[in-house]
Amino acid sequence: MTVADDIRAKGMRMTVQRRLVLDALRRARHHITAEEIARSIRASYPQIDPSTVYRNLEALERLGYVTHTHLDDRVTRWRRADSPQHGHLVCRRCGSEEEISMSVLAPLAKRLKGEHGFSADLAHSAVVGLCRECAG
Amino acid sequence: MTVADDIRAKGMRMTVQRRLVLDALRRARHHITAEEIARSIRASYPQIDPSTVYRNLEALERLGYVTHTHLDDRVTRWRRADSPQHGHLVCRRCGSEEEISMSVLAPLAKRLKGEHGFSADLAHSAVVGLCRECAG
DNA sequence: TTACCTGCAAACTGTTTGCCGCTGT
DNA sequence: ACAGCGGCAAACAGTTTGCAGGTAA
Repeated sequence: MTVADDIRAKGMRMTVQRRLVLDALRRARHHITAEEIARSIRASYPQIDPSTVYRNLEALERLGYVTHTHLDDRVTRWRRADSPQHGHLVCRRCGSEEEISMSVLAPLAKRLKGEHGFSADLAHSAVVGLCRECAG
Repeated sequence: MTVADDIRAKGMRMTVQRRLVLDALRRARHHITAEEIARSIRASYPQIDPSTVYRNLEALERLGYVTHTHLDDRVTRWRRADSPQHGHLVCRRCGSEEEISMSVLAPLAKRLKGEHGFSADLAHSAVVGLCRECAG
C-alpha cells in the first residue's frame, strides 16, 4: 500500500501540499525545521503557506510517517519516520552537532525500562554538553 | 564569601529584585519556570516585572548560581545550582514526570566521554518516552 | 558619580488557530 | 456533495530588547 493509499484509507486526502512536505523530507539528508521545509517548498510554490506545512507535519506525525526531535534550541526538527534513527550530541558552547549510533544509547534505555518501566525515546532529545574542543 | 559579596566582587549589584529571584528559587522544591518565579514574587511585590526575572535568571546563570533544564515543552525550568542534580523521565502521553538519580545516567556519560570526548550534561534535558502505565 | 539595573512597552520567534472558500474522493 | 484541507491574517506563549529614569556602591 502506498503512502497515498494509506492516507486515503484513513479518511484523509493526498493533496499537493502534503506530497510536497513529504518530498522535502525525503530530500533532506538530516533533520530539518518546519521553516526550512516551508522555505524549500516556497522556492518553487510561493503560494504555499507555512501554516500548511505545520498542519501537515502534525498530520503526518499522527499517521506515523514523520517524527520530530529537539536539539538545544526552541526549534522542532523533523525527519521521515523510516530514516535511520540516531542520537545527537550538541555542544552548548560552539553549537556543533554530532550524530551517534543508537547502540551507544541502548544500555541506558534498557536500564530505564528495567528499573523504572519507562520506555525511553533517546533519539527524541539531543544530549547537551561540551564537545571535545570546548571541554578543553 | 556570601552570594551578595561574590556578586559585588564581580562588579554587579545585589538588588532587591535579584535577591527575590534567589529567594524564590530557594523556596522551590523542584524546578520552576520563570513565569512561576515572577508570579510568586509579584504576589508580594506586584511592581516587579517579568522581564526583570528573566534578566536576573540569565545573570545568575552566568555567575553559576542557577542552571536550567528542559522537559518536553517549550518552557525553561530553573533551579539553584547547588541543589541536588537529578535526571527526569517525562511521559509524552500522560505528561507525568519522574526524577531519577544521576547514577543511572552516569554510565552513558562515561561512555560518551570515552568514545566521543563529549562531556554530557544529562540533567539538562529530560528523557522523553512512555511511562509504565502508558506503555501498557 | 557612574554604571548597572529596573519598569514599561514593544518586538520577536516559532507555532497555532479561526475563518471561509476550495478541492479531493 | 461533503468532509477534509488550504491560504490568509491574526493570535499565541515564552522570551528578549530599547529606552529613559532610578539606585547600589
